[in-house]
Amino acid sequence: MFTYIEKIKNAGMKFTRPRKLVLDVLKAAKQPVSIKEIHKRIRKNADLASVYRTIHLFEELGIVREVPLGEGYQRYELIEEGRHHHYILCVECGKLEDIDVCLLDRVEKTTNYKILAHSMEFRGICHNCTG
Amino acid sequence: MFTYIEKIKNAGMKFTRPRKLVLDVLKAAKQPVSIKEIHKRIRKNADLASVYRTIHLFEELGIVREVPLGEGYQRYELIEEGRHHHYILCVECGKLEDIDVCLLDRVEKTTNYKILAHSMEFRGICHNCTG
DNA sequence: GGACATAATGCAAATCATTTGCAATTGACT
DNA sequence: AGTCAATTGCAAATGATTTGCATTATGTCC
Repeated sequence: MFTYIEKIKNAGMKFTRPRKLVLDVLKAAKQPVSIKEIHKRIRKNADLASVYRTIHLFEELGIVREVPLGEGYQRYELIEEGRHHHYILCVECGKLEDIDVCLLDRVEKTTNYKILAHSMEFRGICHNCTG
Repeated sequence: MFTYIEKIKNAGMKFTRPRKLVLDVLKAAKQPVSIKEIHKRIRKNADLASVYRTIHLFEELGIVREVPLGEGYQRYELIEEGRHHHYILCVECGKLEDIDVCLLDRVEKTTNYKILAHSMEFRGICHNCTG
């Protein structure tokens, strides 16, 4: 398999400073991050527009996936080899937990689609906040 | 159970012309519709801002749910008694199909969250468009 | 290592979805 | 029909995202 950098170069694109910075933030992030988050962490070293452009490129190259948590903006996470996440967000305290469920294979088989992306995210109130 | 109109009135809210129009569009829709779609269908009879306000009210009252299809805006559909949908969208031809899978119960049990909303939508390329 | 060609950047302005303030209107109730 | 608060329409504000374009920087070739 290819490294993230190889994916970029194989596509005939340059591995530029903003792209490296965004990739570093994504690698360091423990959770899906928003564009604003990413930009905040690299402040004056890359323009907001470049963060958007970079994330879109990364999506096309299969480096990153969208995580729609219904917050009014998107979050993104690196796609790891043979592994991906789904989340449950507590709307009270903002806690984000990983849940270990996925129906991707089943849906791909039954629908006969070539599936490019999927979302399976949950919003609710966690045990602490319900109490 | 309550009708949609009862839900509105029980909440102490008025069943106004714009609210009736939006409800009618949702009832007539065979698929989740965007705010823009809804507004287009009721043109001069209700303002765009009212459509937004109505949809938000309907969400709070449990009349409508968000369907995030990764199109850059939201779509909405009526919540039917004891039944809900998940979709797969073909990004080539725009076809939207209902898929019969859901993990809601399982996730609610294993996470111990009170789940308020969830998404489980797929994007891909359908058999026709794959060639 | 330097020069070249072109992809990519930064910046500012544009666009698109959504929200909000407020005066005018309209349902619900008597 | 009359009252009154809730709701609307309109226009302006906001926030996220995109775009045009002159400038800059990367990868390549020598």
